[in-house]
Amino acid sequence: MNAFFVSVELLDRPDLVGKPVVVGASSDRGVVAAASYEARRFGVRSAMSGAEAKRRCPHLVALPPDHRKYSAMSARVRKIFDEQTSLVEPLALDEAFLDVTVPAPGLDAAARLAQSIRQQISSELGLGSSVGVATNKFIAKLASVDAKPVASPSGIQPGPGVVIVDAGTEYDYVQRLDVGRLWGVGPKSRAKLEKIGVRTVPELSAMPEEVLRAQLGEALTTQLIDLTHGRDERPVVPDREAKSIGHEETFGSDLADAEVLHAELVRMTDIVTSRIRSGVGGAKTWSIKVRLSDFTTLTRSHTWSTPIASTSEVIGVLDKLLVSAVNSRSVRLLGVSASGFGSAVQQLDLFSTANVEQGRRDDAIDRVRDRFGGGALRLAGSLRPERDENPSSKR
DNA sequence: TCACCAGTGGAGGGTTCG
DNA sequence: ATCACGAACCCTCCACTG
Repeated sequence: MNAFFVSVELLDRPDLVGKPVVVGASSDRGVVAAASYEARRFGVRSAMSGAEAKRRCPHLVALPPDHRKYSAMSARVRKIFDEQTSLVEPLALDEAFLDVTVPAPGLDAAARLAQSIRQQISSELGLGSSVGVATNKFIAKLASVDAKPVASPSGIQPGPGVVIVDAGTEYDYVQRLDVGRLWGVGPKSRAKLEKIGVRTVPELSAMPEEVLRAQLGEALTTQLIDLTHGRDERPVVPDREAKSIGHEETFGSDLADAEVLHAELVRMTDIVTSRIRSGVGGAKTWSIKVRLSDFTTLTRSHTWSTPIASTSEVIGVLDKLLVSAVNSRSVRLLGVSASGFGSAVQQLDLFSTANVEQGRRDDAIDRVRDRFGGGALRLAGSLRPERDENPSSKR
């Protein structure tokens, strides 16, 4: 999808069509989640800080994100895909791989199908989209980028909408690129490659394998060697199960008070344990993530022998990890995440009924929230001391 | 008992992607 | 000077097991 979040917002705000608009970056410390092509003409890009975006485009309109709205629209797009094939692998809310070998054998048939899907998304949902058609996921992804419109200071080029990379031409298609376009090469790896004189794919191909392994490690090197040949054997996998679930927030201002920090930990843990209980059941490994004022990022984790999801049980351990990790410094961001899923076994401890009691309490909380909504009930421990609500910022 | 080895899994840090 | 959020995956170190 092209400029997905913004495009969805513009359906409700036709007055903003043709104007430089971003979703996100509305608060002080926020960044751009999506930018309209008009905004991109000014050099505004996603992940750019709000301050920088405003500097580049002073009359920029910043809309607050509404994730629920984008999820709902994403589901409607998904439905259009599902009418064509069961082999749909979402990559994000606004992107997916479709294996259309069966309904549309051959790239020509696939391209015709791509065109008709774009047409359907445009007429039924009013959204612009771009498709790459190729014999593997990596090349298709590259082609989909080349299919998109391009914004430059002088104007907006429409873009072809569908780009086909014919079978047998994958190698040539990749060899003309800079290494940064390869999947897995971000700013860090690009800098490492630059240091050994590698900026383009042909330069990467010419480099001895051992040199690459020393710089980039085993896994990435193997992957890059495949990609530079245009090879990608990864299948399209529908319905991939999540391997971790988490929640993190950057505070409106850094938190120095231990009690306030504790309250935030309780609130966030509660969000994650609730999601875990209503979904996968339980998780063995629970982690906290802390970003200090100076941007130092720390993670601490604990693994239980069996999956758990009891809020109080999780907090008991995470709070100790948090206190020792933070060591009275001031905190910019806090996160809680869980992995190692499995159904939580109700603890039957003969010497204490505390765990059973806690299980009942979590159940009761979940039921109240099911009936009256997630905001119906908050844990007392998540109330901040003294001032209660909103010392930080938003929410 | 010691040295070494391979495999496994936890912990912590880091990178990438959209 | 400025850097969100959620998730996947990788690397390295270390302890334990056999």
